[in-house]
Amino acid sequence: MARRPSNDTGTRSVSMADVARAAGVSQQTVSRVANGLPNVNEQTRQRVRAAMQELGFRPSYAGRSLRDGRYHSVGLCVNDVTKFGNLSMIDGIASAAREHNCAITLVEMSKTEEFSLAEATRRMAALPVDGIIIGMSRMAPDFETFDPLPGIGTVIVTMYAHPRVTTVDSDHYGCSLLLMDHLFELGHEQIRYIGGPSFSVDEQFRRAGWQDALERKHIEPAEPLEGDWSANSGYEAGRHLAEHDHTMTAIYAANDQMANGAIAALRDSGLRVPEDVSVVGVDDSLDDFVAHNELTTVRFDLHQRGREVFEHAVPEAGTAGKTVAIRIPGQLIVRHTTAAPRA
Amino acid sequence: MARRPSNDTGTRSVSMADVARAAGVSQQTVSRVANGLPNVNEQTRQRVRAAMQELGFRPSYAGRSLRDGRYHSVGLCVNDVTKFGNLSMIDGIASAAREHNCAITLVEMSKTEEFSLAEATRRMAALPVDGIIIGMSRMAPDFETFDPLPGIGTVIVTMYAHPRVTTVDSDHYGCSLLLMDHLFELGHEQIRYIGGPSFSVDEQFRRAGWQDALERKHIEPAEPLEGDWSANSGYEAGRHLAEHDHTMTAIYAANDQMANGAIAALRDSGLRVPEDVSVVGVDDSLDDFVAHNELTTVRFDLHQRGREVFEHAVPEAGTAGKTVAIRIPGQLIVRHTTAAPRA
DNA sequence: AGTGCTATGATAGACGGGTTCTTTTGTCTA
DNA sequence: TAGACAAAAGAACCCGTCTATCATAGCACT
Repeated sequence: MARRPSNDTGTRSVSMADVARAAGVSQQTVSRVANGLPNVNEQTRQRVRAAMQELGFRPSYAGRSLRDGRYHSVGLCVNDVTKFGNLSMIDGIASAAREHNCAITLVEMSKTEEFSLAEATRRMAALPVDGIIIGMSRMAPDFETFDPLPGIGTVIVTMYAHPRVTTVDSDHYGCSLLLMDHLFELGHEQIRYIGGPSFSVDEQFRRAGWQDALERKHIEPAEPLEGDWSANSGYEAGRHLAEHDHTMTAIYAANDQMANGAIAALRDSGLRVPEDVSVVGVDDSLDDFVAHNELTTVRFDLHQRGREVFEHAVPEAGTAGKTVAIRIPGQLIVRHTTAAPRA
Repeated sequence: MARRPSNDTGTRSVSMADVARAAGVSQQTVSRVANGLPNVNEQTRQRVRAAMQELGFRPSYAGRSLRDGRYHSVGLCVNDVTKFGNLSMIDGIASAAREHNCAITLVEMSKTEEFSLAEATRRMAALPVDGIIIGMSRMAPDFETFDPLPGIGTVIVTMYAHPRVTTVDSDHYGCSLLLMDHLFELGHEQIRYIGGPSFSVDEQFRRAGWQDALERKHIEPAEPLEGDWSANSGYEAGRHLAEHDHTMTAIYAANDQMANGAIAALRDSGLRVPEDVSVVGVDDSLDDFVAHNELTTVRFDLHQRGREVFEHAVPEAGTAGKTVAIRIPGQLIVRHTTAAPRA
């Protein structure tokens, strides 16, 4: 079989040599025109351009990458695109990437199966990427033992620090302290916690922050409740608390959706927010979905996180890769679901 | 300056030749081992594998792509990752891509600036993609005149049909008919419309569906209201309608967020939903954010759309690219915000 | 005529993986 | 011991872009 240049569609992409032949010039000259180099006669330039147009020439990404060893794309591996945390990660990184004239190569791992860093890295490394970013929203089984591939920048988005890999995340521990301090200042002490699923890394840190804040004030934390981030799960938890805990004065829900559900549950139980119970959430994610959003919450600067992630995954020459752990603080947004407790 | 093999970090990736040298064999033998081909002595195989391990060999994406003319990635261009429509598009396509063992190369265009198909195509074509997908959430100025690049599959995600490009979308016109029929069957005739921003393609079709449905029944459509997809804008519109229109019996909001806002506004105005006014939305997007979501709406099968988009952008051999326009119907979800109007 | 400049061509090589063709090595048999 | 045959390994080359030489032709200005 004749060597039909590889591409199994049968159509081969137009190369510089093709253009050169069509324009009756050397490949060298085509290169000069393509790259806007000087020393080309205006007439010749026109002729070459016309040939390019005619044939639909576009430089081969593979050839160029092979040549200069860069892909101008950064790999991003997440388990589920639609989760708020992942989405906001993609958004932040996309905008940082755009600033660097870079694309994102997105790989979605199975939404359900377990997820090893080695596996994720292996898949990403087979793609055209100048750096690897892995969103670790749940603890990977091989986190401790994981070694990044040599020769390619790797960043894990997670709160856990790693001795050999740079990790970046919003400060999911600190946000709890911000909220708890706010509640303490108002005079609250009996602060219940509605968390996300316990396998979630974000959950683990938000919860730890809540617990530590209480213990630092020598308050015994009451049993935390576990939701699944959804408003309905927040509702269930809120309902349960309204019925069984008559000493609580505040609820800290680990995200805004659950907080929103909890508020609905409290009101359905005849409790007023914030007069009877204060409620806080995290993420500042309700605005599009809820009219007159009044929830006190913490907002993260997701674009800053995106930039940090990107720039550590694809370091500029000089920013040689020292392993660091970056935690980007959130900002307390006080609205109207928090007030001083009943006297 | 010595030609430090291009990669300006100074580290060059490990090639087959490096492995071959280390293992004391030829590069071809390394290739044979790498690709699991026969005719390699077991001992040699071991030795080569050891060398690969040692040096951290991974095959070069560029080299391989150059050779076989495929990238195993599909390009996706959107203007704003976070918008519900785009997000659900990414999600659907990501899962289709995964089934084909393919990655997504994501490019985010400016969120604000105008957006031409030619420009989007030009940028995507410079990337490692086997197909190009462009999300056109607002009409591109060059839609009519646009010619797809020859030699690469191109799909535009939009409701508009195009003579030379395959377009795929959820049926944003048909969803209106579903909802209107539902309302008609309940006995509604005075159905107000709260739309998204008028530049949005989805908005244009959802609104056209509303209008056509009314006109088909010889009902004069009352002035549509324009929101910005957010719950707050739905609230404003709902407030306005509650105060100024005492004949309406139903509101069709062009997405769930605005519907949710409108419901809040109606209730704040002393109207009951659905007893006094029925409300419907589109997207079925509230579940995570609102407890006990009761909104009657239309749900789209976004994964099916993703599959269609993907498979037309990267056609299997044989599915040669005939230009088609695919509209995927939504499904009516009747919950509890719709009822027969007051007698 | 000589100098210096611009425009272009011819040729080659680097980048890394993979295929094809050829050669070497080793084993078994007549 | 020679011949047959298969396994193992090597040599060469292609994919497309870009750069680096070097050569050559043409033109202008002294």
